[in-house]
Amino acid sequence: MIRLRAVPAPHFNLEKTLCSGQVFHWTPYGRGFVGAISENLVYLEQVGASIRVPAEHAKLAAHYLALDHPLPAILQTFPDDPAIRVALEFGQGLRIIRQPPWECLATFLTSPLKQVQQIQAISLAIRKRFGRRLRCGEFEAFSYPQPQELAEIRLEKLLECKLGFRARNLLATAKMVAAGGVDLEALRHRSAEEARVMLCELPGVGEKIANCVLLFAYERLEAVPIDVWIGRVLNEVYFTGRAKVPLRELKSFSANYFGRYAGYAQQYLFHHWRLKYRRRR
DNA sequence: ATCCAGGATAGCG
DNA sequence: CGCTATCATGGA
Repeated sequence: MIRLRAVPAPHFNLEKTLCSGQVFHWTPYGRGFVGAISENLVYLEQVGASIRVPAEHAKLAAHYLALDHPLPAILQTFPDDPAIRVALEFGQGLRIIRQPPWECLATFLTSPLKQVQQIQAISLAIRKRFGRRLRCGEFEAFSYPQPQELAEIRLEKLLECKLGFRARNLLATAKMVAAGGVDLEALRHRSAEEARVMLCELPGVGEKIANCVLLFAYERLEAVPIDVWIGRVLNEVYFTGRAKVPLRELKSFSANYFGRYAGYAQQYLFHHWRLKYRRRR
């Protein structure tokens, strides 16, 4: 039986934070979610303006969920326009969390040309099949396999998790990281630009995935991953009527227009557009 | 059935 | 350079 402790969480929405396409393994359970933070089994539920979390992991969870981000101050730096206003209203309490770099990188390596729902299925399959089983009372979750562990897996076994052509990249990157080719912890102390270049040396990592990892794991809140949805928002809202805006123009616009926390603004736009316009096209 | 999905990359002109 | 075809799989 886990003893839950209430932790103050103002300006926070657990469901929006865990289900907005930045992290993919949290599973609805009871009134909350079960998952893992690194190798720790964690259950989370929201009650009003606080979250309930296993007492021994309260500090870990608060850091993971970025409850210390000054969210109102961050939101105030966004430009004031109709698209941002409606996205902020829609995504109230959404925070960009601090994921462990390896599992964030590995998960986004399985993301190209996949829907959020499928990325989630792949992530859970890899955890269940190759990760460590974490159990406490009624709660159960699986940790993400470490680079060394993943590097040992045969390609055919990995393919059973329905990765398709992404499996080769995940395996190759796991081997490089396991061999010390890129020190993911050391990237914390590099500039965003340097870290991006180093991440892009990994097989299967281009600028978009590198930006996802910078934003969702390394707290580089200015990094803007431009995927199909953000491309749509930018085209339809900020470049209305213009056909085929070059990607480099979208990038420079995002870096200049959305401000110091452009990555945060991007996530609100992403979440709003994906959910609101998914079914109508 | 046809098109699309939190893209990256080799190969082309 | 920039542009294009292609990659594996399941959802809409």
